[in-house]
Amino acid sequence: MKQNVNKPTLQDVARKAGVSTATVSRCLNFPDQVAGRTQEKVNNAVRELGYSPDFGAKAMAARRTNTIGAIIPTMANALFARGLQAFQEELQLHGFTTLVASTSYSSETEEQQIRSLVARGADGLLLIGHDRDPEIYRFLETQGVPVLISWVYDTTATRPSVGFDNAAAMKEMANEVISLGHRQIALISAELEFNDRATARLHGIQDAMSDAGLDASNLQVVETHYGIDEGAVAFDELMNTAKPPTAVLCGNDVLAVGALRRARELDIKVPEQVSIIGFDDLDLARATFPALTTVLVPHREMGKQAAIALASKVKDDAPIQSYELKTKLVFRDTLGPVF
Amino acid sequence: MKQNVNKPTLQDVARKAGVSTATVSRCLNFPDQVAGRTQEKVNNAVRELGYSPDFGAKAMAARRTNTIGAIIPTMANALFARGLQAFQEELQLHGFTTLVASTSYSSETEEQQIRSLVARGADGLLLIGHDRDPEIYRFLETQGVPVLISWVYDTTATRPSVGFDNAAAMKEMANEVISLGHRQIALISAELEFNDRATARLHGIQDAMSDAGLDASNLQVVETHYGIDEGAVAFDELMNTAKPPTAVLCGNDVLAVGALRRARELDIKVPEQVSIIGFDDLDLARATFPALTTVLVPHREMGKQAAIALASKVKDDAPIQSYELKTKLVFRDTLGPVF
DNA sequence: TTGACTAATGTAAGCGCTTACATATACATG
DNA sequence: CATGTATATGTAAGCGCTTACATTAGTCAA
Repeated sequence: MKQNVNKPTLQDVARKAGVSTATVSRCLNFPDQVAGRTQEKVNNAVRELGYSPDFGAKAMAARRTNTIGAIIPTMANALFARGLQAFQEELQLHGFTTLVASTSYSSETEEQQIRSLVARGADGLLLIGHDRDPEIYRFLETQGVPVLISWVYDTTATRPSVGFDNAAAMKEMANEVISLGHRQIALISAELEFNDRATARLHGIQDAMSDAGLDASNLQVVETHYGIDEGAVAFDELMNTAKPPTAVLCGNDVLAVGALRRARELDIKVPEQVSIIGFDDLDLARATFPALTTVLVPHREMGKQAAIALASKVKDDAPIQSYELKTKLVFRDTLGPVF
Repeated sequence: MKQNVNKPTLQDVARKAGVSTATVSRCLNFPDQVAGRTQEKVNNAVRELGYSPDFGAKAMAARRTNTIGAIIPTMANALFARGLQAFQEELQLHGFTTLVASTSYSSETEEQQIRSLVARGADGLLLIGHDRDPEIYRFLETQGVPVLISWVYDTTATRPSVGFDNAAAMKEMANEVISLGHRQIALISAELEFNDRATARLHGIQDAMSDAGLDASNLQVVETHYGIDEGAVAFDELMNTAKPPTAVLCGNDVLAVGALRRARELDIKVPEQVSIIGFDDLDLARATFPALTTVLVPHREMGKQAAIALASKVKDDAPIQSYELKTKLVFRDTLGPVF
C-alpha cells in the first residue's frame, strides 16, 4: 500500500524557486509582502510541481484552522440541508471553511462527530438543539471551542442559540386546529429522546389543548423515524385506533406527505374527513395534492444568522447574541373544519 | 473574554500520567502494547484533562489520515444525500472518515473543494461524473490521490467508475414513451455543461428517437436548475410553445414533481393530456398524485460499491474495478398512451 | 543465581508548515 | 558619501504528534 508519489512540499517549492521557505510561505499567504519578481518565480514553481499546502501542518504552525464545524441530524432532511447551505455560504464570506457531519439522530454518533471535529481543529461548532450529555459540553469547554445552538430558541437555556420557538410555533398552529372544531387530535412526531425540537412541538400542542379546556392527555402521539414511508405507516396506525383523529399534526412536512399519501391510498378525503398539517414548509409542501398546510421555518435566514453569530464569536471573541426567528403559519388545502 | 483555555496536549497527558509521550501515544493507538496499569494511568489523565488528539499533528506525523473525501453537486438533492450516506456508512466499516463537500454544480467551486480536500489530506476522492478540466486530474495525479468517479458508468472513459449507464437508462424509458405513440417529446434537463450525466440522458432520448425513425432534433429541451419550482416553470414554458409536447421526460424526480404541480395548476390532466416522467425514483415519486413513473437508480448500492472500491484502492493499492449498476423502469401513473 | 530472552517504556528525530527575529538590499536625505 | 529608513528575504525555532531505536524491567530455564 505504498504511495510512491511524494507530494511536493514547501521545501521543494522553495528549492525550485531558489528562495527560502519563509518567502514561499509569505508569497502564498501575504503576497503583498513579496517582490513581484519573486512572486512570479514562486508561483511558477508551485504550478510546475502541483504543490498544495498541507492543511494539518499549516493548522499546527499557525495555530488556527479557519474552520467551523456543523453537526446536523441528517443530510436527508432538506430542511437541514438548506439551512446548512446558507450557513456555509455566509461563513465563506467571512473566510471560514465549513466541515459538516451528520448523526442519524444518534446521540452517540453525535458525540463521536463532535470529538472528531474538535480534533480536526474546528474553531467553532454549530449544534442542533440543546439536549445532550453535560459531559460533552464540559469537553467542549476544556477544549475552548465555542458552540452555537441552532434550530431552537429557548430563553430558559443557558447557552446562546439562534433559532425559533418550536413550542410557540406548534401551539399557534394547534390553536387554529382547535378553533376549527377539532377535538380528536393526533401528532406524528420524530422520536422525542434527545430531540428538544420534537419535544417542544409536542408541548406546544398540549399547551394549546389545555388552554382550550381540552384534556391534553387525549392527544394521540406516534413517534417514528424521518421519512415519507414512515409517515404513511404512522397515519395508518392512527386511523386504526378506536377513535381516529380528525386532525393529524406532523412534526415535519415529510411525515405529513407520507400521511397524505396513505390517506389517498385509504380513500380518506383530506381535509373533508381528516386534516393533515406539516411543519417546515419545504418546497414539497406545495407539490402535494392537496397542497399542505404547514408552518414556515425560515431555514436559510436561520443558517445565515447562525453563521454571523458564530463567525463574530470566533473572530472577535464577541459574546454570542441569541437571535429569535419568526415562524409563520401557511394555510393551504389540508386543514379544514371538522365535518 | 480571551480564549485562555489551552487545549491539553500529549505532553500534558504524559506529564500527568508520569510516563513518556511515546507511551501515551501507544496507549491511545495500540493499547495492547502497553501494560494494564499504565493504560489505566494514561486513560485517567486523558479523561481528567479532557484531552483530544490534534488531528493535523497526528496526520503529519503518521503520514496518513484515514480520510476519504467526497464531492457532490448538492446536498439538497436527496439522491446524492442518500448515496453518500451509504458511502459513508460503508467506509466507516473500513476505518475511514468521510469528508463531504458540495459544489452547487459549479465547476469552479468543485476545483476549490478538490484542492481543499487534498490539502486536508484525503487519502482518496469520490467525484461525480467524468467531465472536468484535465488540469485538475493532473493535479490529483501529482498529489498521488486516487479518484473514483461515480454516478456514471462509461466503458469509454479512461478512469474507473462505479455507476450506471445514464444514456441507456434514459433510452429505455424513451423507447417506452415512443412505443406509446408519443411524437412530441420534451426534456426538462439539469444544466448540461460539465454534467455528463445530464448530457448522457439527453443523448439517450435522442438515440431512442433516431432508432424509431423520428427526427431527434424535434426533441424540445429546457435546461434549468434543480428544484421543484424550476421544474414548474420549465413545464410552463414547454406548454406555451407552438407544439406542446405530449410527453415530458425530466432529468430527475424533483423537476418532474414541479412539472406535475404546474400541470395540475394549469388543469392539464396527467397522463391523459400529457405524460410526465421522472428519473431517480426518490420516495417523493410515490408521494405525488398521480404517482410518478420514473427510472429507479440504486443510490444506496451505488454508494456502497463506491466505498468498497475506493477503500480497497487506498488500503491495498488494488486497482479500482469499475462496477456497473442496473437501473429499472418503474411504471406508475404519469405515463400513458397518446390520446 | 545467572544469562537469554521478551515485554514495556523512554529518547529523540522528524512530519510540513508559520513567524519572530536577524540580515541584506535599495533608495532617499543631508 | 555616510546615514537612516523602508522593503525584501533568510534563519531557525517550534506547533503536537508518531515511531525507529535504545534502554530497562520482567520472566524463565538451567
